[in-house]
Parts: sequence; C-alpha cells; structure tokens
Amino acid sequence: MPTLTLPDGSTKSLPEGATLLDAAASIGPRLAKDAIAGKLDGKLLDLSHKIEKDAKLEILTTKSPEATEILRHSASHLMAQAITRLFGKAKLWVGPPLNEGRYGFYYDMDLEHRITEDDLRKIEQEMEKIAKEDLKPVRVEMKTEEAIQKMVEADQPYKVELIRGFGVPSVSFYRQGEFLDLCEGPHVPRTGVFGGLKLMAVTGAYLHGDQKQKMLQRVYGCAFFTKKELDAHLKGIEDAEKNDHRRIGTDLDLFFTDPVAPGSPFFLPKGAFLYNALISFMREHYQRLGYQEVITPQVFSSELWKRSGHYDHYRDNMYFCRVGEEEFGMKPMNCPSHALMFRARLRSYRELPLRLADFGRLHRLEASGVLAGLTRVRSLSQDDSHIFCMPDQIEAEIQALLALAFEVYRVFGMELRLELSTRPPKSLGSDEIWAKAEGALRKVLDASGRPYQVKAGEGAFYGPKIDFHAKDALGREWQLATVQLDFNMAERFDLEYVGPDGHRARPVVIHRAILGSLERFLGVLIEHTGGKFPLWLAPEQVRVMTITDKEIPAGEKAAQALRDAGLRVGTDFRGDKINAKIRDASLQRIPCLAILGGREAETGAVSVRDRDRGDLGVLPLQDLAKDLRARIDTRT
RNA sequence: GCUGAUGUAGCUCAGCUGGUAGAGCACGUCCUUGGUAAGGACGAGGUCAUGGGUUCAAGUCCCAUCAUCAGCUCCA
Repeated sequence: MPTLTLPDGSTKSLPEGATLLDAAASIGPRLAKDAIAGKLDGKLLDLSHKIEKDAKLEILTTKSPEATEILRHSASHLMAQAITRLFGKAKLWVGPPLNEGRYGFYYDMDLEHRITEDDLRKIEQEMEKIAKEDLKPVRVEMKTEEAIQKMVEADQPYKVELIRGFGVPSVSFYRQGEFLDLCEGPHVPRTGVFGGLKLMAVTGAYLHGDQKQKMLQRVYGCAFFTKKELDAHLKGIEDAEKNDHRRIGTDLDLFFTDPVAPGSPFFLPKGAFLYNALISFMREHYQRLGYQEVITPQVFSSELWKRSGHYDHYRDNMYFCRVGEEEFGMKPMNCPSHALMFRARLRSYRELPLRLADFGRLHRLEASGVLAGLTRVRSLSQDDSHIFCMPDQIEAEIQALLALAFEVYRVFGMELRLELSTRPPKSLGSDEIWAKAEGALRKVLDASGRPYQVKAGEGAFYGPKIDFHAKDALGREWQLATVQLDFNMAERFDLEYVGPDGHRARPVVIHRAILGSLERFLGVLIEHTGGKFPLWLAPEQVRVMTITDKEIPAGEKAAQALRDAGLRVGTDFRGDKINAKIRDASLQRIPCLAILGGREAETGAVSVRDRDRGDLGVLPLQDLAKDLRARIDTRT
C-alpha cells in the first residue's frame, strides 16, 4: 500500500493500483474535478498513472502554469487530429507547447493540402467538436521495434525518425479516439477541458531547422482552460501591439521607411534627437571610462575584407561597388578599421587597454525576409568599441563592461537575459587562452550575481562571448549588448605591442557594444516605454499651451524662460480648446504640460499637468524649471 | 533567401457576384476664445504598390516584380 506525501506535509495511503486521479479524489472531490495531471516525486504524470510506491504527490489543477503547458501540448494533438480529420493524412513532425509570447503551441507537419487562413477557422471548429466528444487520451507503451513498425505502416516517416533518434528500448503513444500520436506526455485527462482555443497563424518551418530540407507547414495556436483566459490573452496581444515601435514611430513622427531603401529607416527630427541623445549618453560614460572615440572610413578596398576574413565569411551580407578596376566594400563592422588604427604605429603595453569607440554607420545586406522595423535593419550604427588588451587584463575589462551594461540598462529600466557562449567545435586559438578567457568570463559573471545561461559550443570561432537579450512588446527576444573576445583579429592583422620585457606580444581584442545597434535599441526602448520616453530623453519635454489667445504673449515668455533653463520646449497656441490641446499633447506622450490661462498669465505661473504624476497644480515658472532640471539631471 | 498573408488619401480603414473611388482622423481656410483627453463649417488631397495580361470595361480576375507583416533559416 503506497504512502503519498502531500505538499502540506500530510500523508495518505492508497490501495494498490490506485491512480493519481484516485489520489486526488481521496483528498477531495473538488480537487479531482479540477485535476489535470500530477507530479510524483517531481515527475509530471497523467492522472491515469498507477501509483506503485511511496512518493511525494502534487496534484496540478487548471490553475497551475504547468497544467496550462500540458493543456497546450494536448492542444497540439487535438489540432493534429482535427487537421487529419479535415484534410486527410498529415505526416507529423513535432508539436510542442510554448511558454512565452503570444502563441501557446504549434505543430509542424507535412500536408499536401495548403492550409489557408480560412482553414484555421474550420480546424478550430473541428477541434471544438473533438473537445465536445470529450475523448480520453490513453497512454500506450510500445517496444521501440514495434513502434517503428507501427509508424512505418501508418506512413509517418518523421515519427520513425524521431523514435530512432531517441535510442531507448520503448516509447509511448497517446490515443484519443481514432487518433494516435507518439508522445511522452502527460496529457489532459479528457478533451473536454479545453475552454478557449484559437489558431493564430500558419507559416513555414524547415524540417530540422535546416534550410536545405523540406519546408513543413506550421500552425500556431493558443489554448486555455477557459474562454475568459483566452480573451484576456488576446486582449493582451492587442494591447502589446499598440506598443509596436513601428506604430509609435509613425504616430510620434520618429521615423519611417521607404521602399527606395529597404531596411534603412529615415529618422525624422524627433527620432534623430533620440538617436543622438543615446549617443551622447554613451559618450558621457566613455569620458569616465577611458574610451577614445575615433572616426573611420565607410568604404574599403576588398583587400581589407580579404585580410579581415569578412570576404570569406560575410561577403553575402556586404554591399560592394566597383571603382575602375578595383572592388570596394562598405563596412559591415568597425573592427578592421580599429585594427589598422592599432597598427598605425608601434604600441607599448603602457597604452593598454586601448579602447577605441566608434559610432560609424554600418551597412549589412540582411536577407529580405529578416528585415523588421528598427529591430533588424540594413543600415545602422552601434555604440561599438574594440578594446585591445593583454590577456591578464581581460578579466578587469569584462568586469567593467558588465558593470557598464548593468548601469546603462538600469537607467532605462530594462531587463536583460544573459548568455555565455563557449568554445565551438571549430575554433581558433590555443586551449590555454580559451580556458583563460572562458574562465575570466565565468568568474566575472558569477561575481555579478546575475543569472546567466551557458550556451556550450555557441561561441564564435574566434572567441567566447557574453550576449545580453531584451524582449520587445510581443515577448520576442533581441540581442542588444554583446561582449566578445577575439583571438583571431590580432593574428590576421599581425597586431603587436611591446611588453614590459621588451618583447613583442599579441594583444587580445574585445568587441563590445552596450546598446548594440542604436536602431534596434531604440526600437526595443520604444516598445518598452510605449513611446513614453523618460523626461531626460524626451524630444519635447514641456509643452506650453494657452487657454485663449490673450495668453499668447505670456505663453511665449514662459516658453522662452523654460528654454533658457535648458529645457526642450514646444508650444501650442492654436485657437483650439484646452481639451483638444491636452489630448494632442497626451497622445504625443509629452512628459509635462504647462498651461496658461488668465490667472497664470498675470502671476508668471503655469498650471502643470505631468504625464506620469498627474495634475501638479499651479506652480511658479522657476519652480517648474527647477523641478524638471532636477529630474533630468538625475535621469529619474 | 524560404512559407503564408497583405498593399486603396499622411494615418486607420470601407469599396457586395468587374461598370473609371468613399469615411473618420490628420492637413488648410474661416467661425468659435472655450480651464485639464476631440467645438463647428467649408476645402484641398488618390498612377487604388509597380509592370504585364484577360475583358467592351479592372481597385475588383490572372501572372510577375517590389515592399510590408507573421514565422522559418541566417545574424562573420
């Protein structure tokens, strides 16, 4: 008779052969009703699983996030079943649940019928029908050989491949009604638990994620236990889409794009202001941290790109032109220029670390299908820098870089996810230097106290790296900051410095960007703030507006006084009602509105309405200026 | 680059089974001078993405191209 320990510490004994559902029922009928799956000693299992020995038990109800994941996994099966019913045999690949973002699951399949948007509605209806049938998914264990045989007969070649790939003696299937699918489980106890189902998109996805292989059809959907949760989710997506930087970029007159320059945003005055403000912000840090800014050419002879290795490895992403007999390439990166600068004369170890910063414009011929607003562009500039240092200096430099990144992102209030990518199978440089470099990165990361993920073997062939990712409005991740060690560049450009011992030695190069591409950073920042830029960054910080035409002279004076105090001031002296002016300014996310009526005009004061703090009442102009200046200076 | 979708005024969109374009907002002029999220009237504004084709007739149907969007691949 197995004894179960419940999460509250109490124990319960159940007869031999009892299932998780029986266990739930013995605790309470309500729990049995809401139960979706269970955990025995931390292992997720079906409710129909028979309990064989003593264990810790946890019953997952519809409220549990893990239950939602199980539901979504079951939803992908439900969808595959519906598609099979509607369109005949689909050769199935995989259909995992998704935790984050707008989609909850997908299924990849090879299906002769091309699924259309209209089909999605039909499939949904069929799924709901199957949900109503309230089928009970049944787990079926099978010996691998038998399973392969079965899948061969069922003409499911991808499943055969999956089973072979597992390399285990037996596998499990789930059968619901006429539909059988390879799956580890667990699944929901019955298809009736689906309350909210929605199919959202049909796209292509390469088999094995390999461009050379067949493109399968992928259908994305989302599933919840209740219609209410689904509706809330859909509403959430709708709201997030309001923060799409492309939408805000148009509404706030920040930038636009034109087919004459795909992937190359035009920054309008306000967008350009933001762009330059980000550069100024970084320059302040540079001044403090010993960086030296340089200016480098735009177009280089292909001779340089051959030397740097870009010609072999990156040519497809470069713009080339011909001048006379010679071929030139536009720079996609700054590193070769900086290498030439390092080499311009003999360097001493006393100069190291040499930190060259460059906001130069880069051009990368990104594939047409990857372009996206500001987040993936063909024309960009980065807060780029290359640090030339001795191996012993790596650790201190990395530490300073992490500190800088954390400091910068703290100001913007943005969350970062860190990744350490280590030595790939094919790499350059000695074991010793890789060990030293990876050790330094790890040490600094550990010391930072921040969580990070290790991506084993994902480093560049020339060195390990730390990447920093942030999310956009729809939960998609973008790489912003990056810190990459490079043992290759010094070699290729034959870089040397004279060491303390009088002998020449190779420096190590660190490629790093904190904001990363300014375009991408701005795009993510726009989505993060919804266009409500912090006061210090807002292109227009204060808007002075008048109630009637009579206050215009006082308004002009007030605006000038605020400008004299160093603020960026706009005015709205139109003959519209104050309501309309406030509405317009609010839609433009102006941080501070200074309103003048007859009363204020006489006393040299303004009525202040703050974007984030609401109505601040009537303030003398000087007090307002002081308050704003203080907030700007502290970037709060 | 690949799969799918979309492309009508500056923006958001309507335009039924083919009969040569419409709204709201924005913009301009005028009226209104109104105290914290839209006052009113009038006006201007379109090579219906581009190029072919079918048709007596194409925004509408077909093909190609370009761009954009959602994914996939890529991001030395």
